[in-house]
Amino acid sequence: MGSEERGEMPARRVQRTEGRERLNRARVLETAIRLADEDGIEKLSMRRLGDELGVEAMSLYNHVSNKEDLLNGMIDALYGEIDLPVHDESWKTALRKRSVSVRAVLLRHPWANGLMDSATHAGPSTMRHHDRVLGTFRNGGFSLAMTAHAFSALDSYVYGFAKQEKALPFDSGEEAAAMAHVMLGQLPAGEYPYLHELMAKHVLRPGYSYAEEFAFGLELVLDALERAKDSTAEGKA
Amino acid sequence: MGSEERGEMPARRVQRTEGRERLNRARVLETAIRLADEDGIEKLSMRRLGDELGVEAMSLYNHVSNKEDLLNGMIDALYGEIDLPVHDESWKTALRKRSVSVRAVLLRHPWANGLMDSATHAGPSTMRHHDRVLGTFRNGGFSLAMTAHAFSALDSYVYGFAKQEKALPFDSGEEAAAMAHVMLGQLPAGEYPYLHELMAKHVLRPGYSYAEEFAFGLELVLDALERAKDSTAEGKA
DNA sequence: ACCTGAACACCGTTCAAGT
DNA sequence: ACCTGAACACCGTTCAAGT
Repeated sequence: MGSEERGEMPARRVQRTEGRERLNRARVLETAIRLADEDGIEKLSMRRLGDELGVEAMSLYNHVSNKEDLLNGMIDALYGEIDLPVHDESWKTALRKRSVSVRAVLLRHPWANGLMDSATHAGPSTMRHHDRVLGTFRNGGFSLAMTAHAFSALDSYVYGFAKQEKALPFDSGEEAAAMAHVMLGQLPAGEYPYLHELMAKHVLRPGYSYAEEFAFGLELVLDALERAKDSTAEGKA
Repeated sequence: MGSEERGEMPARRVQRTEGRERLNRARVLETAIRLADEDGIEKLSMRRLGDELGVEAMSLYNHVSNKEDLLNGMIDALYGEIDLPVHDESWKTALRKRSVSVRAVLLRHPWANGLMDSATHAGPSTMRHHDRVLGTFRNGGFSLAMTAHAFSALDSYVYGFAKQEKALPFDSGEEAAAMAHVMLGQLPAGEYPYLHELMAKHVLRPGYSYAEEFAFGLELVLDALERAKDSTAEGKA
């Protein structure tokens, strides 16, 4: 079957898929990211991705070695979206901006954070990102050991916050407030007195937004790193 | 329906499934946790879990409403494994121990962290855990607003660290060192100078262990929270 | 009340075959 | 070089049926 298709080929080749670019890895990755953003990562299958690209699922294997490779590629592409720290600012300003950018990327692509710990093979954008962060600490006067400490502490906080933020059933906005209200009603005050207090007197305040906690913790960590750096610098000087 | 069950009951009931306990939710959850620990969460299917329990997959639906409920139940069971902060110690000591316990649980069950942000419906163990952590801050002299800050910052760090730790291709031990050596060889020093430096002069040191970074960052955050608490307390007093 | 068998609508991936 | 169709070995979940 399929041999009926042969016959005379026109001298000038017809665009095989008219009006549609040929498939390539970048197009596969960006479409996969869009699908994950729109419908959630659990709905992203090779078959759905193929459909979206006007191609059979099996064609994807020409551009991606398997689904794990697809997911790793998506993560690396997201690292490309993060603003790199710039070198003509203080380490603190540069890394504050970078951290805000990381969080913005994770808000845009909520499925990504949960995938990052299984993405063992770091791609080039990921490596470049980490290299620039390390460089920012080193050029800011951090010793090598203190750079390792600082890198770990800062990124633990930043990625951890994004994770907490996602897990929270409330955030801000009206529907969230309504939901928090319902939750409060179901919460046995006797059994969980402190949760009850937090919900009743803090979370249900008019202007409440969990998102604002990010800045507090970020400043807390950056200030603490600055102090840690200075104290060891004094010790050595 | 169900009225067919009436009739004469034998005086002594026969064990229905000989030598095997009857299925119940707790047994389903603990078996699922064990399977996830042993073979990884991606291998945990309703069918495999049924097999392990000597039952068809469909029987599980009598004890769990669907797979999401199963996963939520597993997460809540893990919260039961975490040592609660004890009230007769200082907030700092109590929360240090609790944080170490959280990390230990996440090391024992590496699949759990990635699931927590999708586990929207917190179970009773989860609620109790959070309530006790909040209570520890409150009784330690933190204002309600500062408790919210502290809770967010501390747990962002703790869960974030566990996440980073899992993502890292090296940790400690001999095979890890060998792997780091290979990675270093493949790392273009010109393109990633700071990554190269960190690997060559820090990670490949004989006694290196990323795990030790946990304590540094934990102390950093706890100390910073103590300072933040005291400075607002002064402001108010 | 709890368990099962068959079925449905999906998965990721392989392989040989097509152009 | 890239794409496809058929097939394999799986999924989660439903439903009617059994005890």
